[in-house]
Amino acid sequence: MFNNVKAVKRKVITFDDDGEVVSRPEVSKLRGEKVNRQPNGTSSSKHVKDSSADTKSINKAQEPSPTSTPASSHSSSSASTPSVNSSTGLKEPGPSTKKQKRQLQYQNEARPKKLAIKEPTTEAMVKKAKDLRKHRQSLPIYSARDIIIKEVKENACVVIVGETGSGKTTQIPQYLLESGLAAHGTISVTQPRRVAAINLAKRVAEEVGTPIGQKVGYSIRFDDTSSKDSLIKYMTDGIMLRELLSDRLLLRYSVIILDEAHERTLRTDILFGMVKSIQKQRQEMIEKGRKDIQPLKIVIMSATLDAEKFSEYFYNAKIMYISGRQFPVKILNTIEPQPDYVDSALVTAFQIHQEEAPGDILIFLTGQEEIESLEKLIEEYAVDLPPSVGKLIPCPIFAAQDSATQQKIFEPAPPGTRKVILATNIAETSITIPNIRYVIDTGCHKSRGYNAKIGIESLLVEPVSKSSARQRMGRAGREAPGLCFRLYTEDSFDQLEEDAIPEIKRCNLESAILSLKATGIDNVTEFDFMDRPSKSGLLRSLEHLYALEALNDEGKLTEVGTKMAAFPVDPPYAKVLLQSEKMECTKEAIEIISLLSVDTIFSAPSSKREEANEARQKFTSLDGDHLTLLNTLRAYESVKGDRDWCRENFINSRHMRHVMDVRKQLIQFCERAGMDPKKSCGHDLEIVLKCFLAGFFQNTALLQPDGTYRSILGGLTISVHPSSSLFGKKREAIMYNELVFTTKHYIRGVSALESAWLSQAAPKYFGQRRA
DNA sequence: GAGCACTGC
Repeated sequence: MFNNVKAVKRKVITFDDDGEVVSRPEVSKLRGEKVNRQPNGTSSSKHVKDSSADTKSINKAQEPSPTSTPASSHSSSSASTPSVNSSTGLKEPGPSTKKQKRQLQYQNEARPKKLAIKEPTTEAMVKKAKDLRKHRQSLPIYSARDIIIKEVKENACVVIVGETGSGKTTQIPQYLLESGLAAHGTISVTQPRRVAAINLAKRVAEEVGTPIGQKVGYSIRFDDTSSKDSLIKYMTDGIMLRELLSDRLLLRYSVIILDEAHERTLRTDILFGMVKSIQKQRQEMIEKGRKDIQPLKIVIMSATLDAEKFSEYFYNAKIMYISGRQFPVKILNTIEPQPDYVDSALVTAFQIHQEEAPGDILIFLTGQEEIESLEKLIEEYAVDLPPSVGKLIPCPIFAAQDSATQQKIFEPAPPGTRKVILATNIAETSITIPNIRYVIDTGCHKSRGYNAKIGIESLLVEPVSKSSARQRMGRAGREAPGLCFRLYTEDSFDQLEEDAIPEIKRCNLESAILSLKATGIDNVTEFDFMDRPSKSGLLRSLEHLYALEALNDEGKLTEVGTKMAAFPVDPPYAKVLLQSEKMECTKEAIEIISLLSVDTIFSAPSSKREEANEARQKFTSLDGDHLTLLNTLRAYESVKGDRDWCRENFINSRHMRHVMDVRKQLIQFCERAGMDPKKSCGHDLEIVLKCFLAGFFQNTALLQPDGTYRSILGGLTISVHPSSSLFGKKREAIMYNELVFTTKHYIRGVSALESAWLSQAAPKYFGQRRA
């Protein structure tokens, strides 16, 4: 069915419900067809320009979906206009200086003004809460209030499905509070993301009418506003897992609400099993006559309709459906598959810009590279829009940006212009951008994978799931009716998986297993997983934990393992911390681990890559990334974290502040473990690298005669990532923190070592092999 | 020889 793909010279982008069938693997095959997109976008621009003599038509057909309304205001403006390109006036880009100036102008025009925040008085808060009561009563969920309370009171577990905008996450905890369910313990609401926990708590505190941290609080890493008096507590799932280590029956809670259950993150999946077992244990204790124990209520909240699985897992719990408040979004699929979806997104964005009513455009892409290349293309073409048509302003957003750049997407477009947001998955759940009326969905994302058999992580472009595609579509209908342009056929949509594979089935499980063991669950293979991870994945993780001496021959947690589980870092790093006490370099170990806890402290906008690389030279250590990071931290401290210094040196100050938070926390944890966090090795930094080998001796490679590196255990040919300070350098032996397959097996966090160190670090593995 | 989506303690 793909034979004709190459023949599809996409001169016209036609949206309809009639198209080629694209099955899952073939989407990536299609995608894999290399389109040589040069940095300045010339190859693609030419392509579009060439096509400008043809007709492009948007043939708007409606997907028979519950979200689309026949009477949508868009239907009239639709099928008739087959005329985009001639009016687009697409031309070859002008001189780049001109364009930079224009771009700069925009940046200067719209700087956000900081609002002065006044601390409200309690009186004012009570009044605000009264005003909010009306709003609360107007929410769709309000009519279900009494039945929700009744069900939760009568049942141990309840599953609630609520569409976006139903208000379930803010209202249900309050209903349960008002009904007296917090009398014997706090109502906890877990979230997969920190910002959500904060914002929800703030909102609900306002509605309840008390300052944050009193009746309503939140608890996330580095920031706990909850108090003993908190009746409702929003928290990240990671915090809940931490609390389990010290309170195995979660006795301070009367109700646990697991929100966003459909996302199936590793941590919520672990929590499912944990709370289910805790509920049972508490019930058994009550039945044995323990008067001091209260029963635990479990509420699962999900946004996807398919909640049967949750219900089955929680003893066939009743499912309640709450409708949401979303505007209709009309879906338009392409008739033909789009081999180069970046180019198709470009054309579609201009079609929308010239034909459709005001409202911003959101384009979902897979990564920084795609985003930046499309940004350039849009800038080039937008220059040549006829004066009658307003400007089209590209706004990139992805996780690796510094926060000042990220904030820019929230600035409203100047009058008469239209923003086009170029986003990764970050805009699917993590960030809600206002004023979006149009979504362009490429149908792809980058997805972390894990091959348990060989223990290698990957990061590859894959088709999204149906629920992901629906989630993306929904982003167009938050404030008004919208349009969603899918750059794939309706048939290919039909062939997408219903839901993404739960994270627990495609990730490294070491950390999760160590947590389970530390909370007293010894037999992890028998743990009540909602979705069972593969046997080989479990075995591999158990083996690695054994190699790190966290488990003994019987698979039981050792003393070392118990200590490791206490640290809020992945097991190999925890091992490094423990080792650092013996090697007297705890200060340096804490610092380097903190630095490695963010993606990267170096910011590298592709436009200024050369400058950024040059700035980095100042900190570069010949021994590799670990000591380079340490040098950078020293320099950062010597200027007291000055923001301007960060900018000049291409250091991401947001990430750097996070590093400082982690360091502070690790210092506390080390003190708690009876270690001296100030113990330093001074200038003898070689010892730090040896210390890291205690956790990463399995991640080592030797230089081959042909100049490549080969991993010592596994014999894999691996490449040093270009962001590493050892990129292009040839050293006898190296150690790395991370290996991810993308286009190659790339390693990151790389340092040089002497092969003689290996037998000292792990005699069991290297003792005989090389002396 | 050239590049990492997202989230959490």
